[in-house]
Amino acid sequence: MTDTAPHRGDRFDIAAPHRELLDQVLDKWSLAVLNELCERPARFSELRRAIPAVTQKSLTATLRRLERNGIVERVVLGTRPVAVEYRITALGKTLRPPVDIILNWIEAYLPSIEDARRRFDEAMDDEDGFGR
Amino acid sequence: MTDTAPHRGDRFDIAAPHRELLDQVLDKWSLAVLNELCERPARFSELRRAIPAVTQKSLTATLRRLERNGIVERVVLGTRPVAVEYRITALGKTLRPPVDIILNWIEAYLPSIEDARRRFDEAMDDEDGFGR
DNA sequence: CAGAATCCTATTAGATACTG
DNA sequence: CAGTATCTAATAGGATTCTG
Repeated sequence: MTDTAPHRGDRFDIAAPHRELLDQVLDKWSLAVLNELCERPARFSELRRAIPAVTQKSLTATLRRLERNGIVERVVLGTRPVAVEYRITALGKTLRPPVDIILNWIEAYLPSIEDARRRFDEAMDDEDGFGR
Repeated sequence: MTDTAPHRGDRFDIAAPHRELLDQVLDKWSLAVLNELCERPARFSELRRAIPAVTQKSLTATLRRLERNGIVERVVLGTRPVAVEYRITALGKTLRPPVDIILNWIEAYLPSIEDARRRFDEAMDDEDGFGR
């Protein structure tokens, strides 16, 4: 369902698999999870505590997706009170530098961008009601 | 609505503005638009032709968002049969290197990731029905 | 040409309850 | 503990129609 699933006009979009991967790896919760797992392996419940805003459902989905893409590894520890640990893989670690670079870009330019937003929003207010 | 809009459990998520910006700048169509505008300014209809899969509604929304964030600039050319040109801004250009770096990462590791997906999907087929 | 407005559907994601 | 299952609310996005 995920791969090779062009949903209509996509045959001209050569970058479609790239976009898809980008979405799967930089999606809403993946970065937070990656950030945790880059420091140390963590259990499911530890991740929930580390990322309070994520729901269990979304966390499960995020981990599955990352696991499927070979970015994280799911390790069943004991079978008694079932324990599962998530670890970043070697492949996952290669993701760190590029991600850090965008995060640094954001860090650097967020103020400029917030300025731009303010200017835009004020300009909208001025010619309010109609305009544009 | 966009900035400083914590939608419930987000008060602990210090990276929220970062995530939001990431979503606005690397979203589904933004990269395609950026890619076009980095080469040359383009008119609305040119962008539609260059990115056949985008609808007019989504393209409009994408351009507005990029404009609001100061990434692209909207220039009204003539007022007769109205002509509008979109250009990348200086701020927008700074986005190029980091984006290229992730795209290069994708280019480099997509095969490994597709392998991982295959392994994952096959493992799922094996313990089919139950398991996990 | 460059959109705005409207309608409508599909996918996402939250809340909630339950289980090996 | 580490999830699965279900239901529902919100949202994104496509198709279509209309306009300065």
